[in-house]
Amino acid sequence: MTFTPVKKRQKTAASQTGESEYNISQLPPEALGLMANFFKVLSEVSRLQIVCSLKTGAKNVTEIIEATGLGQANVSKHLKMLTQAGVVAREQRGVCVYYQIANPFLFNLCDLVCEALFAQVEQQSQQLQQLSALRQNL
Amino acid sequence: MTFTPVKKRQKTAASQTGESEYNISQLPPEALGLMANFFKVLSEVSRLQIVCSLKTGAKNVTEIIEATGLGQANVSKHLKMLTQAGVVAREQRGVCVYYQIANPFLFNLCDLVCEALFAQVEQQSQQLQQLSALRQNL
DNA sequence: TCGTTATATTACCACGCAGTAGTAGAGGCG
DNA sequence: CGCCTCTACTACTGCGTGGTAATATAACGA
Repeated sequence: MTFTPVKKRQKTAASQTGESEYNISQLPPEALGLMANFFKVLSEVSRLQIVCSLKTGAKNVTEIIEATGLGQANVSKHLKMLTQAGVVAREQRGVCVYYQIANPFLFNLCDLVCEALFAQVEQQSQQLQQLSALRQNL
Repeated sequence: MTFTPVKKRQKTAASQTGESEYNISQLPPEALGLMANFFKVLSEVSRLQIVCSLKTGAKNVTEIIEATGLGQANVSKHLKMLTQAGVVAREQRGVCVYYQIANPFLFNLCDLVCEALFAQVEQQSQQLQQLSALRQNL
């Protein structure tokens, strides 16, 4: 749930080799597997919907179902996956189970991706406009 | 194909203000689809291997095959997907086709995820240690 | 022109997984 | 105690896709 500060950079075997301790270009396959798994969890619209619905704070399953419009069994399955991946945290209160984003860093990450994708789409549409402009001049 | 700008909040420089112009919690489903697709592209170890092999600069397909140890058809398919997603850029030079990362921002993103995941794993292992310590005292 | 190398594409199988209906279990409440 | 709500789990189906062999295409050299 509570993540240790991101920068941390304490002495691990990796940091002794010098340079940035996470050099993607020479990362062991297991580490790539972890990364791939993390991205996979975020690679489904339904799960992103769930994550987004939790941006305003913790919600129980019923509230998530209402917010997303997904089926109950489906939400439960996705929540299990999100929990196992450490993306959301689970907390039982009486009959209800509340979920919340485990690490707010996730929202920064999504914002970053969003901006990059928006810039990309914008650039593509500009290129399309230029293309159609050229076509006009034929 | 042409996407009308999602929020069209004009100020592309809004990223400078720090507060993100894209509020994930109320993003249209199409935008979530774009995000999901972006993450999906990065959710396979093979594709991450390819991306990593390109960290040191552009490579042609043969070099990528050598660097990753993947099959030729497989690499070609993944490269097509990466290209369509705008993650890598394609450039033909004679017989060879060179690929490179389209947006270096990707590496920052991967580094961020890497550090977060590392912190998470570290914390989990600590909890495991505490747990086994408790068990000893039984 | 023929042959060779480099890349892309197709067809195919196998597996994972999203969605769903039905069921199970766990707490509250009367 | 029985009933109800909330959540999790279990098949099950269909679709998407990763890996691979075989084939196609393209560019260069002899």
